[in-house]
Amino acid sequence: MSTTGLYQDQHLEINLPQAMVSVDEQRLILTRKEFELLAMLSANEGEILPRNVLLDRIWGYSEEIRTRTLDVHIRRLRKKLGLYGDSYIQTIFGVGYRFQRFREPRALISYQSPLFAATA
Amino acid sequence: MSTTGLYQDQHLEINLPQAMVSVDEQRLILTRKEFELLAMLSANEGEILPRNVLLDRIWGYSEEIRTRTLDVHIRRLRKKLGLYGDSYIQTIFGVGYRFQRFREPRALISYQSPLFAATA
DNA sequence: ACATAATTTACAACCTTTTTACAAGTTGGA
DNA sequence: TCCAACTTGTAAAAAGGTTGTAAATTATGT
Repeated sequence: MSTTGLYQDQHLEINLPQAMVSVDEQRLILTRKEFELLAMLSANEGEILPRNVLLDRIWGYSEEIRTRTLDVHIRRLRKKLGLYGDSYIQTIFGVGYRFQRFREPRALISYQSPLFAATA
Repeated sequence: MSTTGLYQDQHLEINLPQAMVSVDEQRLILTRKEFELLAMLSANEGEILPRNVLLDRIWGYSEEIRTRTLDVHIRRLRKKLGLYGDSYIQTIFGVGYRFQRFREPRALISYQSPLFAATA
């Protein structure tokens, strides 16, 4: 996300100042928390945001508080992002989450080793 | 809305200097408060106007005042805007309202997976 | 395999908006 | 002035949306 508060790629468009998000030209209705979460993640595109940082900044929770609230909100956000939810919001196990720019899925290349080629 | 105080799209026309509003070529009779509300919203097309801002600017109410007056006026305005009322004036839950340019409703695309096509 | 972490579902509490109805206030004309 | 029509604000009920948590399930790393 740039300093203008805009993010755009092939599928997703985020306009922070106008609080508008769309996926494939389709407007998304996000709740405040969902929006804040996406805003914070996307504003730090590519960076890992630790759970405690997110819980602190968005919820004002201190480290001690044990909750699954963040996870549930991540889930709701991913769901609203539809097909691409999982690819935009990546889980860093044991650490937190990271927003990632859309990457065209790679075509899988089947490589058949000649050494193991079926002998018909 | 431009600096000329004019707004126009496929269905709605707002002329602030002349205090004229029409929907589908049909003149609309708005009360003063309704007009002020529409004027303020449309002048800030695309921007979220928080409740407290609207209540302050249009009613001179301070933050402390708890009232449903704004909501009721929004309702009356939407109603007069007819079919498009809801699409022009968007509710931002817990925040305020936003005027949005008319958007052609998306045609839904029915996609029948070949995998599940009925076999006649 | 184990312990730990994340995902997912469902639900209840809470809060906000919508809607209806009414009464008070205002305006303009007879 | 008085009336009728219109405007406006408020109350209250209904409807709707948001959020956090619990609990079961699934995934991950060692």
